[in-house]
Amino acid sequence: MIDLNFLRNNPQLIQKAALDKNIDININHILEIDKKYKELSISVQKLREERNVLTEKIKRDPKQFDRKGAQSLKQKLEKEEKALSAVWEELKIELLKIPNVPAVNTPIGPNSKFDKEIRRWGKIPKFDFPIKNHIEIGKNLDILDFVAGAKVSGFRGYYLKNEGALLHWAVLNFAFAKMISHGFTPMVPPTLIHEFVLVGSGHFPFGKRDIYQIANPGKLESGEEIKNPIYLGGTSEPALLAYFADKILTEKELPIKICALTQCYRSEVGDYGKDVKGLYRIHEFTKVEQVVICRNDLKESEKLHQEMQSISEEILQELDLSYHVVQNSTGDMGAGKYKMFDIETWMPARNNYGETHSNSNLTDWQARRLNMKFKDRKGIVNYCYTLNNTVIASPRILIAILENYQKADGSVLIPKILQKYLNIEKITPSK
RNA sequence: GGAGGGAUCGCAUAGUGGUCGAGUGCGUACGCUUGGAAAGCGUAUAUGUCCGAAAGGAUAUCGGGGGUUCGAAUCCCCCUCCCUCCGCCA
Repeated sequence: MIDLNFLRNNPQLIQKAALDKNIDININHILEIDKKYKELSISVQKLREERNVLTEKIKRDPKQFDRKGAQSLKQKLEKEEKALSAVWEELKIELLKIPNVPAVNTPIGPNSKFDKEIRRWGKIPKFDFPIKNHIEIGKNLDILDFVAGAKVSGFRGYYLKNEGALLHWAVLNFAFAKMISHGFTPMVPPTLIHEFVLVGSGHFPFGKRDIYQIANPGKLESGEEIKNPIYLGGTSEPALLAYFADKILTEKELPIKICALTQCYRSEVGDYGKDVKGLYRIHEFTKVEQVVICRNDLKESEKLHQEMQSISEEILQELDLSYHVVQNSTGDMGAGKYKMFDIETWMPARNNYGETHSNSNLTDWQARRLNMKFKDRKGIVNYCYTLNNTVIASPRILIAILENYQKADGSVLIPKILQKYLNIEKITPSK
């Protein structure tokens, strides 16, 4: 959500942001609705004032009760109030689509091809034998089963087994412990969440079809009515943020740093043809996420954004995986984002980097939707700023681990930092 | 799943049609007091919107939505959530 006054004063800026971000809004149309809304709200307020004065009079002197006059005023007010709430509903739909204005140095372009590489880390490994992709590796080592996965869960289903299952939890536990060592508060948030949570985070109304809806409005087979839909979170970020919804925090409490390790669910309906094989694009995965809530101070938020970035990079470095960092272009960054960096980790069988992390600064865009504020030292109430970043998502990161750590004999070494979690140094095919 | 009870200002509570945006206690902030602290005393302690240069004023909000009424925290209906007892259960 955007500040209404900012919208009124900077319509061109927002129209340009929408254009750059591929969001279909017409600012002039929105301003027209807004004008209507403002006029109506002033007239409603005046009518209410009239009513209150009249009510006061009746209270003081009930004998002077002008029933007819009072009733007609009431009717007039009711009519205007209805019109006002209708206009507000109309305006709200538009306001929820208004994007955040991206940082000035953001690469402008319609999609990820316009992302800008910032830096590279690590050596891209050279292999003196024909390499396998993670699907073959997983099958040979008996740690991955897509056939059974599809049978039991459908398209994009999978099983991890043996060392595959251990490696999954090892990398997640390692990442979770890392966050705690960096002072983040661990949480276990709900993954079943209400609509307002997803509207608040900005995943709605844009990405509605990417989210699984558990309870559909309408009727169950039993005939029972379902009133409020429930959704399966695609990330823990919305539930972590919504913990602070409708709160006024104190400046002392900030910045709030929290993390969670949760199962994540994504319908991927828009991506039927994409990455159809393997662990890259799946409906269900597990992720450690970091979320920071801070003051409405752009410099401070940029600093925290960098801190979050370096934690994620530290994890990849300790896993000794080669990666590069890109700054996302306007068309690739989502409506609410002010600035966004992705980390793409080297995946040998793709002979390319694959996205594994996404780090975003949303300034006050989410906080406005979630009504998340703080009181500063002067006692002034402001909206907070919010940031979020992937710490690690598995099993996607297993693609990089399995493919980068594979050996000629078909075995896969376990990254040093993870060995203590599995009590083994490598996975061998002889089973 | 069955039966009953509840949701009020950070917390606890008072409040059954106008005197209630809302009392009291705790907490918090500031001041007085003190060698310093505690206690004590005093003052303050919501948020949104609108009008206004400001001072200030208006308006809305007592879980959410709708209704009755000139007027609703208070009465009625629906929803959500919480609690107690019974049943089931990792």
